[in-house]
Amino acid sequence: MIRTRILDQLSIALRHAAPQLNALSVDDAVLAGLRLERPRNPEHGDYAVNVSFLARHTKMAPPKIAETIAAHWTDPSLSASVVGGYLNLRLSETVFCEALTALLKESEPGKNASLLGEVILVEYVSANPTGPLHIGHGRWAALGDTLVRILRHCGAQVTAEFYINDAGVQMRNIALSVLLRAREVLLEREKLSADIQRVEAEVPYPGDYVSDIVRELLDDQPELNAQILAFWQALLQANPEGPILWAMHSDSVPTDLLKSIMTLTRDRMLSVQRALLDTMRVTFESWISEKAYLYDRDVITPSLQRLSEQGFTYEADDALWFKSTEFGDEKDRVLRKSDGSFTYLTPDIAYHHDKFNRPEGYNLILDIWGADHHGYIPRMRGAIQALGHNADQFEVLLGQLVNLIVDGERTRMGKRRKMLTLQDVIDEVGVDATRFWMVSKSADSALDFDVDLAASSTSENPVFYVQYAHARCCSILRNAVESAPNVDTGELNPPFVQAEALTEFEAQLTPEKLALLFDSLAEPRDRAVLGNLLLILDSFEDTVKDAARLRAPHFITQALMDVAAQFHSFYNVCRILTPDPAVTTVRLMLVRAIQSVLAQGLELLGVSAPEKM
RNA sequence: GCCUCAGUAGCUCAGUCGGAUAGAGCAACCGCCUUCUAAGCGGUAGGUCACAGGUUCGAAUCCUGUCUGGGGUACCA
Repeated sequence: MIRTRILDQLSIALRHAAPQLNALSVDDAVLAGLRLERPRNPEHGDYAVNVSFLARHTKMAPPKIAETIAAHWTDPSLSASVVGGYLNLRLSETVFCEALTALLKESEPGKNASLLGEVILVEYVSANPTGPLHIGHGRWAALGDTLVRILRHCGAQVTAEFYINDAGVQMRNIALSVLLRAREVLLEREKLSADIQRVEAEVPYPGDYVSDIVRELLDDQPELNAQILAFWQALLQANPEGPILWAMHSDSVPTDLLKSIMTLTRDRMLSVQRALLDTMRVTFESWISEKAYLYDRDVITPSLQRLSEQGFTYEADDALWFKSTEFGDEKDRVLRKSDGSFTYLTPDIAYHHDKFNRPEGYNLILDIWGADHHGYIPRMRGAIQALGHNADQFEVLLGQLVNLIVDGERTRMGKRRKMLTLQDVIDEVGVDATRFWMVSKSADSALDFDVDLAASSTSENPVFYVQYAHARCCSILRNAVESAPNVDTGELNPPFVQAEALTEFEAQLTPEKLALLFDSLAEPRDRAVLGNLLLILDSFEDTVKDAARLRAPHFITQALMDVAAQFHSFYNVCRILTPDPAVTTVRLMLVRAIQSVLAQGLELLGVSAPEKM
């Protein structure tokens, strides 16, 4: 990488110059402070170092410092010139060719070892199996899966995990909703009389999809069908007169019936969610059920006991509390409600306790949450500390929420009656555009997802811009080695280059052989475009590292847009396939490198890289 | 009230550790297909980086305060 090479040279020059810089001690802090940047103005060179910050250490004027360092510059391939407090560097064409050579030898561009040895557990989406995934889940899915891919590209060993929230009040609510909605379906099927209208109810989950679940359950489960029918008939017969207030009776639903509905609903919704995630190319190695993994194995109580033994719990108002205020939370939190059941927090504490104790020995527990769970962080972090774990190994990536724009109007995501689900959006917009769009903005920004815009004018979507660049590369690489019929005569033209010759050239590639790439361009402006293109390709590895370090997948989309733009630009000023096979060959090397970076970047985003469009 | 995210071109958003003249896409306007994919390229126009102080050689970036908008502030999850 060019950047590394420059930094090495800079470090050497700095050490040599140190005596004339008031005996500056060239330590890590000084080297870390030296930032290599791309100048905005191309006249300032390819890279620049701002040495102004050394003024404090050396008590010298910045231009003087720059000049002193420049005087000790030894690498002629990185020619240095001084403008004010800047050390401007212009790279020789050889350096560019070396970078391209290195890139072409890379089977997976950007792959690096910056996170080698890291063992990371990433948990995301983790929806309740009480309904279809909504647009917000789509953001976490795209964000999480992309981040996982990026972390792996940096050498980390990553496990992606989905926590199935299949215990607790919400499951009971969805089951009750199914039962309630079932009476309408039964009415349609004329097994129940119109008496049903006497039932007055607030439905916890009013979404239309509940009726769909009901129909499927009733169709597939004749036994359950009979049980539900019997339940409703009994209830209506027991109350021959007047309206039935559902709230008074929901507690008397037979436990077995409710459990069967709950289980079947859970399985149904989970499989729907999994199918969609699969469509989105979002993969989890691990699916953890709150009910099966935590409740049924009875691991909640032990972690609760451990908290108590450490003295971080107390009883008050018939409930058990966690002293989360001792860890900076604004108030203490209930662990066990006065009715004896746990709050959501309690199994979640056990879950995170378990994450820390797994044999994999994760040194980073990374959760991706929606911003609506923000206030939950201090108590979770507190619990982790209270259990004796290192809270620094626990990190929450918060994503701001998604606004769905339909007909130009902002719709809050959620379980509305006429809700647009993630599946609807995917059907309209497609996986590629959805994933690209979802990660192309910083997670810190609330995201407006305009469905009409994304669906109607797909060509405006940046993902196609990048994919088009990739397809264009592929097309050129195809055409280069194929015989094409002459437009006028219909006779077959020979290919621009022989496929074997091309393979041979690439296998024996050296920077010197690429010199023709620059030499064949007459216009300085075209050379500048080429140089810029090579610099962006070369810095792709840094982009991947930064994206991993800052958990910022949108760096990747940004970089791909950049590569695509520079390539399109180059394509318009410089023909790749020429009558001269030698020139064609070196230009094809460039195209191959671009194609390889674009393909790799799209792979990291989980977006397809079409060879034709 | 408190916590938190945001406020940058008409719109949607980048801007990494504080650096040179503020960056894209879309929308607008003017050009470019006889040639490898025009889902493309070149150009023009568009800015009080919400506001006010502060820190310093230097602030869209850091600090304080104010305003506006999103989210949170449960014995829901």
